Amino acid sequence: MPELPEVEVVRLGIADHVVGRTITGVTVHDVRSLRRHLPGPADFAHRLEGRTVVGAARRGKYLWMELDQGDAVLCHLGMSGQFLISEAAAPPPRHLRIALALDDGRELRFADQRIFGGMVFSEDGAELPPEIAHIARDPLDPLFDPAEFTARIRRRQTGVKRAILDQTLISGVGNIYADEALWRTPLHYARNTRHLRTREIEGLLTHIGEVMQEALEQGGTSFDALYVNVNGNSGYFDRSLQAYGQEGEPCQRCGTPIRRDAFMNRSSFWCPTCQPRPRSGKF
DNA sequence: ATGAATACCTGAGAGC
DNA sequence: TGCTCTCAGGTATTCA
Repeated sequence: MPELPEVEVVRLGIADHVVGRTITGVTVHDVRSLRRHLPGPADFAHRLEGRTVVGAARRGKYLWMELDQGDAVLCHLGMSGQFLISEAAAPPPRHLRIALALDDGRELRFADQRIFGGMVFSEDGAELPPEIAHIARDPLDPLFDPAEFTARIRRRQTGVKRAILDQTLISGVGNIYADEALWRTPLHYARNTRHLRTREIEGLLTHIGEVMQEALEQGGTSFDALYVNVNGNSGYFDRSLQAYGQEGEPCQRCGTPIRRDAFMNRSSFWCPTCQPRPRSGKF
């Protein structure tokens, strides 16, 4: 379940191992991973071959390889995407979907069990791929504007968790870190965005940033030189989660058992004491 | 314009 | 053992 910190780890790995390399060949094992590249796999391969990767960038959960001449390869890991760096002769991983051969005898391999992720060639996308122009800046972006976020979330009339999962308001937050940040603040996931106090929004932003920074620090230092494994298991999962997945476990603040609700086709974990459910529409 | 619902996917695990 | 069902959830698209 890669969210922003996991994707940032991938970006660092690509920056280390792929930037400076030229793509010498493209093998598309499953066209579904190119769903967003409408011209098809042959066009994708043609546009990448011979191009040099000059940078690795990220916004929220999207990352892209900057190519020479200003184009880019835009990538999303979806739920299960992984990038791996391997010797070209190494046995392929399970669920290998796309392989980019590099000029150093290695391959950048994209494996994705569930195919929610994928790649697309982005023309003139090196600075910011036009395909993700609608994605908001993420909380680790120096140009992220808390005042603008506060104004925009207040204009919404929806639950606060729904809002922070909306990548056009703030990007990079997924279900797990949403629950963690809401627990820390603390706020119930259904609190109405329109009636949040400034202090509560500020607290929420602070905790989103902290959760992500901590996850990055714990997971971002552990990738192997030859194996950019980025399946989302940052290590943060096992040790530090205080809400997500903790149903029935005592809240680490007050001891009340953590509850789980079905919400937005997924689960929300929350402490009924620290994060009381709003009575109705207001609050 | 905005919020809500749905389609896209595979595999692990539960239940029978 | 083997079948069906449920669940995991980010995003684009469609609908209200």
